[in-house]
Amino acid sequence: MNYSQILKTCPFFAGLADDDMEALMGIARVRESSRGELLFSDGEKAVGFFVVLDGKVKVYKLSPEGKERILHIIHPGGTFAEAAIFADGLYPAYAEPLQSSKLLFLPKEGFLNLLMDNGRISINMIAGLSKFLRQFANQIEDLTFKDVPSRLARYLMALSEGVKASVELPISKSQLASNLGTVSETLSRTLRKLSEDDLISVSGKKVEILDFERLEELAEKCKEG
Amino acid sequence: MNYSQILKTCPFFAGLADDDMEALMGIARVRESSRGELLFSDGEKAVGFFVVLDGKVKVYKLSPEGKERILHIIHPGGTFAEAAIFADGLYPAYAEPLQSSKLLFLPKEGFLNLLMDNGRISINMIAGLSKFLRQFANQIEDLTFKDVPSRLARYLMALSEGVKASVELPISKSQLASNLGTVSETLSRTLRKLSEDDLISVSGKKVEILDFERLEELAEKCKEG
DNA sequence: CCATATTCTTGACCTTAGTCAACGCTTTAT
DNA sequence: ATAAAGCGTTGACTAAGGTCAAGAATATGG
Repeated sequence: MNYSQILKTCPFFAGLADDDMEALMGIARVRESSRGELLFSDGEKAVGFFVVLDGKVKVYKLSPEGKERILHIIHPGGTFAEAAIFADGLYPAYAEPLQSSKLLFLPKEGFLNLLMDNGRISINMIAGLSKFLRQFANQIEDLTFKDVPSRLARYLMALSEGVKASVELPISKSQLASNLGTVSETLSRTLRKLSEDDLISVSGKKVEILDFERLEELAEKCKEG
Repeated sequence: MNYSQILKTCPFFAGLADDDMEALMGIARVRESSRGELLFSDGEKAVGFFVVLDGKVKVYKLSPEGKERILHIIHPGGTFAEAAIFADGLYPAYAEPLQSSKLLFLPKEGFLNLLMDNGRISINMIAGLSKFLRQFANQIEDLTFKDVPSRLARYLMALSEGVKASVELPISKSQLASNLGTVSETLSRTLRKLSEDDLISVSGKKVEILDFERLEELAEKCKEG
């Protein structure tokens, strides 16, 4: 069972020397978790963070009424809750797998010690957090500047990497809605509108991009633009 | 010229040993900049990051129509663009002082070298980024879960630190509006509404908090809650 | 101290998108 | 097979808040 292979593909551990990797694996624990099993709760004391080896995990907040807002969906190679072990020492949200997943757990204690004398790991961590920060800034920008069709268009463009004409939604439509900061009804209507305008065609989770040009345009466009 | 004093108050560099601080100051350059002078632009190559020693700097994005969205206002002790030197190496937004400001510039090269062999500095930086991340996550939460009155209430509560009955807005109302993710007209109306409800009383930049209880309540409240 | 520019306020209007409710479709369990 | 549960779609309604336009207040500079 050589997880190092998987880890090498993960930006968090990229560029680490073999012995650093050894040290990391020394403190890590593998954990299997199944769909819907709560990994941690908002406000809980943070005892470590996770790397997704296999599966998918959603990180979300709950409004007092119990409505959920997905902050992030983590795919294999991604990390989550790494910020929690520094900030105030509490998990900032809820986390649960969307399907049976294999996770790597890195305990806070050991990891901090490792950081102290390994600049490479530190810098990688800093880089990872920076990217995150960037992404959040974009999300905030989106929420204030762009309307739902733009956000959806942007999402689809990202998913297609600007080339693939046919993409498969990696998550359910209600989850996507939550991720885009809207609700499933609005997403449904928006998908239909884009279809009627011949920008895309939808069938189940499969989305065909018919007009890159105009979809790109829509993604860039701002409210009242 | 002992800027270390100011830096010690800044979360980013808090808890550094004196010699670490020396090392940092060794690579830093002081820079004075006046109101409206562009420090860097969205998409420009990042050559380093900044600490505000004195004054105020706004970090903002422009929509294609030229409308500005303030992502952050940095006060003395705060840092900005630190994420840029890791992520893609490009500045992610525009930055310009709101008034004549004294800045500390930390060049990318030297700073990264420093991080490489000083775990203490690294960990502090990581903690700083984590806090930021937390704050952004909260902002996203706010934008999706809370309406304008709640966001304003929350802002005022934070400003008053839960005790001071009278606070002075540190920025103009249009800037505050942008910061809260709305426009000046709506902010104006909201301030008036809260005044009419005897929650606060406003006169210029001075805001009197009349009813902590209900303001707190409003801050916690969610859309349709 | 007046003139010009900014910022703030207010009113009227309109669009976006969220809520509620109902129903069809698919999947899983008994 | 049928019930039950979950997801997706659609329609009708509503409200929050953005836009436009105009005027008041405040600040800035010659």
